[in-house]
Amino acid sequence: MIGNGDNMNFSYELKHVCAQTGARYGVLHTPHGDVETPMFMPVGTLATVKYLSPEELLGAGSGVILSNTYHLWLRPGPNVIATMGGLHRFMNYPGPILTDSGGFQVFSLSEKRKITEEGVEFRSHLNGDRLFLSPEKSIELQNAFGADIIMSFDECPAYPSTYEYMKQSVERTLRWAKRGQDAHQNPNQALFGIVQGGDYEGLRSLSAQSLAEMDFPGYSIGGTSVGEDKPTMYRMIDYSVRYLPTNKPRYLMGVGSIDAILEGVARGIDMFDCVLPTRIARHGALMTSQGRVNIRDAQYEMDERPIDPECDCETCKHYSRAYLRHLYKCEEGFGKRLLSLHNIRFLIRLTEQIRQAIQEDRFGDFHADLVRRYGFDQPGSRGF
RNA sequence: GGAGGGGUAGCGAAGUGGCCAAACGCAGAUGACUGUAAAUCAUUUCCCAUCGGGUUCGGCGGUUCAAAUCCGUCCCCCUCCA
Repeated sequence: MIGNGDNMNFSYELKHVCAQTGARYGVLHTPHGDVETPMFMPVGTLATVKYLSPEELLGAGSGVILSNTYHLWLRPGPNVIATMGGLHRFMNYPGPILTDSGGFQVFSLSEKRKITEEGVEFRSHLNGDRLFLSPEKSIELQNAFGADIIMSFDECPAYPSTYEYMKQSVERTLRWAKRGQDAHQNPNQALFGIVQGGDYEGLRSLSAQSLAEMDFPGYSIGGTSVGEDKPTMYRMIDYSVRYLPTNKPRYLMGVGSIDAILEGVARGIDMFDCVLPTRIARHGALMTSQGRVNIRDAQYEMDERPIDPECDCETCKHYSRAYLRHLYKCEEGFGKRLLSLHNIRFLIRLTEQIRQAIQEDRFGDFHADLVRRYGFDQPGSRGF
């Protein structure tokens, strides 16, 4: 069996734990290079981070980027990607790539689905085709795509779910993880197990401990950012992390708001991914050191300042809010590109600062400063 | 000069006696977006205001319990004929 915790082509090196907090600084060694953690991974569902070129992503300091098994399965299909030399060559991204298993799509975009022990039957969102995804099928697809890091096929249950439902779901997802592990054959791909269990500590610990016993090269925390409030999410993270081995990376799936990244890092999370920065950028919302900026707002009509005076991204170096607002209102693609680039760079730079702070044993102070700056501790704050 | 059509909120456009402060689209304003079915979604745009009230449908004058809707008249626009 290949793809277990001793995978020779992939490893995690824990370099330093912040003396103030449980935050970890580490390095992920992958077949496509080493990347430092904690890190933020931009999402490129369809083998493209919408509007951004790989060159721009790398310029913004990207390490790992994501793509999606379900979407690539439907288009262009595994044969095309495999024939074209795998995902890296196909999309011309030289760095590490991670693919999600498709589990999330099955549970997020198909209301009529049938879950059985074997897998999930559901409908294509494109044409209604009857589809069937199983742990083995997901691995087979991900093997064909060739990402450096791949995910177990899991169920991402709704929040809230009853304890009874969550229990049987968690147990089945564990069995699926084992099946995926058995099916996985590519030594250049690290298969992560995914912790589920909602906000039930007993189920989170069952999930995490069982996965840890299976010895994966990394562990994902799933089932978060599905409608629960922030304190609940943080509790879910606590319930999961405390049962995971310290010598393997922890990936908090689908989390990318500033406050949640900070809280995750404080709890020992190493990897984050999220569509948030790119999606809200396309919709005109920017993450800045001063707080959130909606570039469409009339107050920026003649504002010659950059989005964020503290930002070093190409957008902030060269373009005014007034121009970006103009592009946004005219629905110009160039505007979406510039705004996406800024938000991506903002989060990546945030993680650079986080890594620095951890290495200097001051992440607690760094975190507290940002909480104060953004008012995350103020009543009514939703974070962002 | 003759015949016909038309003037509705920032623009376009429904409505042709009461359920109309007036559909809908655009434009404007504000907010949202968390393992991407997302260039999407929500709210809002006559005036004052919390309920609620006050002024609107080219102008003026009528009919009616009630008019954007019916009548008279005036102004303006478009098409065709001379």
